[in-house]
Parts: sequence; C-alpha cells; structure tokens
Amino acid sequence: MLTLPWDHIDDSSPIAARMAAWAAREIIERRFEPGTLLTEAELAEALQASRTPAREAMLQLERWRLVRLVPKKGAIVTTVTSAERRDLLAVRAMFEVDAVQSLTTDDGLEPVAADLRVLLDQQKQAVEAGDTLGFASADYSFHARIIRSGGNAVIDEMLTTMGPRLARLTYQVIIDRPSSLETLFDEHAELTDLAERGDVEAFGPLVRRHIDATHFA
Amino acid sequence: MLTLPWDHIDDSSPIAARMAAWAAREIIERRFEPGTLLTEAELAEALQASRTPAREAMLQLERWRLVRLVPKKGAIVTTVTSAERRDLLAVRAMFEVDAVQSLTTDDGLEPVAADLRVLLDQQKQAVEAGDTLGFASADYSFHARIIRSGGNAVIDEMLTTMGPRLARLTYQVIIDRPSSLETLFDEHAELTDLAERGDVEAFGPLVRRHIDATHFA
DNA sequence: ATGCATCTATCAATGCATGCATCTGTTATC
DNA sequence: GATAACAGATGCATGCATTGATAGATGCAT
Repeated sequence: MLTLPWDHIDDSSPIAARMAAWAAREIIERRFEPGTLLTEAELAEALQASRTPAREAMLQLERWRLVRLVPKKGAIVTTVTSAERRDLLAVRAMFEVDAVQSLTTDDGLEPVAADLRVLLDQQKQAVEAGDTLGFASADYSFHARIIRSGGNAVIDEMLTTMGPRLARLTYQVIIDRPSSLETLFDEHAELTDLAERGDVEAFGPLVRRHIDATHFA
Repeated sequence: MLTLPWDHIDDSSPIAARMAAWAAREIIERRFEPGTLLTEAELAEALQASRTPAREAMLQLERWRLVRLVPKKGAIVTTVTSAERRDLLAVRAMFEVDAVQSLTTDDGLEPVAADLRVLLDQQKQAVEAGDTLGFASADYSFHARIIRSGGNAVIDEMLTTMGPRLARLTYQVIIDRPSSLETLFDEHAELTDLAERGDVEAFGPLVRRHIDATHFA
C-alpha cells in the first residue's frame, strides 16, 4: 500500500536498515531533538553492532533529510523549518493533483476510494489508541495512495524518499496542535467521500484547501 | 547553477564520492552496459581503493537509479526503459510548468533568461566539440535553471537526485538518434526567446511540446 | 598582574583498509 | 536429476590514519 520505508523492516533485515529505521523513529518522535549531534558510534552501540552498518544508516538518514551530514564532524538532527513545511506540502499537493487529473474516466476513482476508506479507518484506530506515529504513518499512506493512482513510478520513488519527512511533519503538527487532528481526519473523510463519488473535478481544490486548513491554520 | 552531482567532485573529494562520480559517467557513456554486474571489488580496484568506499558509492549509484542493488548478489546496471523515460520527463515537465507558473509578475523571467542564454551557449559549444555528455549536462542545467526559479527547495533536491538519470536519458537520445540534437537545441533556443520576452503563458505548452518533439518523435 | 590573542596538545569523530562470516549461484559428482 | 562442494559476492567487525574542534598553555601588550 506504499507505506513508510521502515514498515517492511524486521529482525531478519540487514542491521544497517534496522539502524536507519530505529533512528528515524527516534528522530520523528523527538527522542533525538533537532540540533543533536548523532554519532556513528552511539548508533552502533544502540543496536549492538559495529560502525560500518551505522555509517550506512547515516547515509539513509541524510537521504531522508532527518539529519545533515557534516564531513569529519557528524550527523546533526535537522529542524523542520516553516519553509520546508511549505515546500514539502506544495510538492505533495502537486503530485496529488497531477495523479487525480491523470485519472481519466476509463479507470476512475473507485479502486482508490476503497483503499482510502481502509486507511481512513486505520487513522481512526490510531487516534483512539493515542498512537501519534501510527496516525502520521496512516496519513502518509492515505496521501500516497492518491498519488500512486497516477501510475508514475518516478513520482512513487520520490514520494517514498519524502515519506519520513512527511511523517515527521505530520507528527509535529499533531504534537504542537492536537486540535488539528480532528480537522485532518475530517478532511480526509471528505476526500474519501469525494473519491467514492468519483468527483475528479473537485479533488484539486479540496486537496489545496486541506493543506491550508490543517497545516497553515 | 545547479549542475550534475559530480561536477563539484575533484581529487580532494572523498574517495567514495569520486568512485560514484566515475562509475556514473562510465554508465552514462555506456562503457558499463545495462545488465552488467558491477561488483564492489572492481569499483575499488578501478580507483585503487578499498571496498568500504566502493560500497558507499554503490549506494549513491542506486539512489541515482543507475544500478539496482540485489542483496548478497551485486549491483546490476539498469536499463532506461520507455516507461522510465515517460515518467521522468513527465516529472520534469510538471516541475517546469509549476515553476514558471509560480513566477508571478513581481519577479519575472528576466534573470532566468540571462542564465538560459549562457547555458544555451554551453550547449552550442558542446555540440561543436562533439561532447555528448557535455551537452547532456548543459541540457540538464538548462531545465534545472527553469525549475530552480520556482524557489522550492524540496523540488531542487529531487531534481538533483534525478539529474544523473536525466543526463543518461539525454545522452542516450542523442546517441540513438543524432538528428534529435538539432531539434533539442532549436527548442531550447525557442524557450530562451520566450523567457527573454517574459511570456509566462506560452511556457507551459511549449515545454510539453518540447518533450514530445524531442523524446517521442 | 591581568586580559587577550595565538599556538599547541589532545580528543573525539569520521574516512578508509582489511579480514572474516555468510549467503547465493554454479559446477561437479553420484 | 538431486545433492554436495566450491567460488564469488556481499554483510559486517575491527583497527589505524586523518581531521576538526577545543581546552589549556604560552607569550605579549596593557
């Protein structure tokens, strides 16, 4: 369903991938605060491994823009700036609008709508369980499902690398302003309804309104 | 000017970065053919270094989608499929159109036009010198300059990681059908003229026509 | 004697080399 | 045709070299 990169990682995965996944979650859930200097050695020790896979994990984290790699110094946990938030969401919106527009009458929104409904339910459950990261993850999958319907593999790839940043952003929005959770959920429901009705025209405007309403209120 | 990733790499750069740059050019200029199994050991030997930085370079190459990393097996040089070509160019067009549209009357196209003129001259020189990779590189910078004018940092990042793939695509188009070089150049000139006249409206359609004309003729 | 700039020694972190374990595909053997 | 040994590749651990930052010492001017 196009989930976050670490959703496929388990105990049998290469240690480097596990390290990246672990560190990513630590950063998103703010156990590593922005500005912190993260070293290969501590990452290695945290998962009882050596520096070699830790270094590989660092490269992943930089690719996800969760850290900034400073040569010969270390990895500094990045900050989610307002500019990044704006640019990131603008790209997501662009992808979504493009995907929906490319959905001509021949395929339609029906199969998408079904998946959105499932993901909407996941969001509901995450909210009830108080699982903020779970919600952020489902939120990502929700938007990713829309974008994926466009059938552009390159966009899929780019979205995947944007995934952790988007999840972090959503997580932060919820932590900073818990009331936005309701708005977020309601608008997702509205988008799902729209998809079920197959109203392609109204999708673009609603997507943009959704972003304005929830992230720049 | 937003060049290809390896244009900043020199002899003082980390060996891992030099390896990635070297291998990328080898692949683009088809000295490593698609389907070839590329091993860490040969990459290391080629630049007289060890496997550790070679492994790091492999991760870069995979990020650029020049190779596909198969766990416990090796790196296989990818093929530029027609689907990839379509998707890649669709994304580039989307970015370009978005950038030009976000250019409201307040800033305008003038500063962009000046840079485009310079890059157009670079392309001309590359053609005369018979430097195909040089042309592909200038072609990338040309389109990148348009996209960069949109001022979206996330798009810039994504474009940068797309850079090597785009360069490879352009290189291949020229090798396969040298006549397209003229068309490519002419259309770039037309785009530059348009930018100098500040005609934002006509940009979108021309960008799309440019792609159709040169890449799907 | 004190304040300040500079220089140096030290340390922590990366960058890289090397060696071993493990896994996968292949070939030889029955 | 199944199976077992083998070879070649990655995955990871470990050790050394190199570099950038910092704290302390040193010298000079005030």
